[in-house]
Amino acid sequence: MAKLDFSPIADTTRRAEIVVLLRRAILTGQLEPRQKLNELRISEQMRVSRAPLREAMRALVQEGILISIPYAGTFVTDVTAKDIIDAYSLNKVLDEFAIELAWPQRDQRFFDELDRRHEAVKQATRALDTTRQIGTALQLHGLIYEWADNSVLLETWQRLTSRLQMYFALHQRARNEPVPAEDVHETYVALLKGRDMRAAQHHAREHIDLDFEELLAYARGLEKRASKGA
Amino acid sequence: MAKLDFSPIADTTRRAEIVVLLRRAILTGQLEPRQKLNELRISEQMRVSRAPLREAMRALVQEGILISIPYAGTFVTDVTAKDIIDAYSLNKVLDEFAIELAWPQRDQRFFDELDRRHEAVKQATRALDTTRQIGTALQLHGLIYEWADNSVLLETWQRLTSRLQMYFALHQRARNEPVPAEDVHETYVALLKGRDMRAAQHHAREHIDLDFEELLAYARGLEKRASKGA
DNA sequence: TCTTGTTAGATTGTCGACAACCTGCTTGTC
DNA sequence: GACAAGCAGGTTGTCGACAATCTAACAAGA
Repeated sequence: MAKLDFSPIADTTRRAEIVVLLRRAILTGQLEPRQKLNELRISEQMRVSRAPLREAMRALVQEGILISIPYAGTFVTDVTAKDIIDAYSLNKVLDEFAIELAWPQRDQRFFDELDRRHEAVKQATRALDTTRQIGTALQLHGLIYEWADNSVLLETWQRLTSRLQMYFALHQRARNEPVPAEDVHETYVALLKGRDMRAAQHHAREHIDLDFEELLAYARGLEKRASKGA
Repeated sequence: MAKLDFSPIADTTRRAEIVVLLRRAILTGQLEPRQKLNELRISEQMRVSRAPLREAMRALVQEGILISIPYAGTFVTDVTAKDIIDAYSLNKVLDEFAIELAWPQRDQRFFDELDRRHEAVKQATRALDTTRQIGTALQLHGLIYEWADNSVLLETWQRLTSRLQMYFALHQRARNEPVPAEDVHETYVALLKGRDMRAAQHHAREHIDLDFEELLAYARGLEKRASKGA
């Protein structure tokens, strides 16, 4: 609001930094689903004691990307085909709602930010940096949620995003080639700048459906592999 | 699914029990919004060390009912009028989606459970136990989410529920009289048993709108009081 | 009187050690 | 050889103590 507003001082607790490190490791696929997190080993690698590490893990458990089984350990949340279906179907509903809320709030800053994030996606795509491509694409997509001015909705979407990012990362690692999704974003951005809200909502649905089929096929592969392996 | 399935063994960690105790204290309004949680005092009262208490608090922070400021403390999340508006508007959207998903899944067990939970609400209402009335009403409402067979949606709703329960508890404490909401539930249950999905979805919206006005008025009172107090 | 520097107290963040618990292997018995 | 009991190793859960930080009160100076 003010002309000059300082950003909050960075959280200088070890706990907060550990959360960031762990989340990144999980979302980029460095830590794979079902993998166990050994507290002692991780705390030694990070040069911290187990207390802040455990607190960080408890937060990530609640965030849905780790699951904890008492006296057995904490594991990276497993990704099932059903999870992907569930997450995507909910995402569709939320998208429609977010666009509806954000639509009247659009202003110059919105359009500028839209272009900026779109550019970031294109840049990551050109650089063939798939991890960054995923992150930037999700950030582009998240703009409507930030503009919807509904804190609970935003929070909900951010939770969903974590999972989607996990799924995408796995997907990417499996195929090991960049997604040529630039055209789709082009249309998406254009529609968000336009005057037809219904069209934007409709496109958001279709756009999601596009990658969805691929992702789902991969997920089914995961399912099969898991039932064979276990 | 199976004819006989054992419920999981209770989590015998102190941490899990602390989470339950704290959550209940917050959702029933024993701990008021903005109130600070003194770790040392609480851990002494519960006869546990600070470690499991802190881990429990970290989970509740992620659950959205506590907020943590490094080196300052952990506080009960504040309730603003905007929060209530946001939560309710999202709840409407989710309700519509949940009914759509749950509709074809309805079976005898669904109807039985529906009656059982409805009965629980009526009983709490007769007993003038407002706290229990809130809890049972939310559980009745949650049935469609449990039957929707979408884990992410269910999880999302449970997060929302925590907040709604907080709001309701505050509301109740302020007016200090039971809600005569039985009639509304009667219609709701009947529609969920019927054949017209659209009607059920529509009623869910209206039903929510009913209490909403009251709650919002109270929230505005809170706002005013806060700006004066601070 | 207002501002600035200092200090004491209380609270949160972190650490290292111990207790509780699970898992897999070994041992002994049938 | 099969099976149960018990032991050993490793991991998680919990504890008490120490370090880092914040708050508020107080003192000194302009």
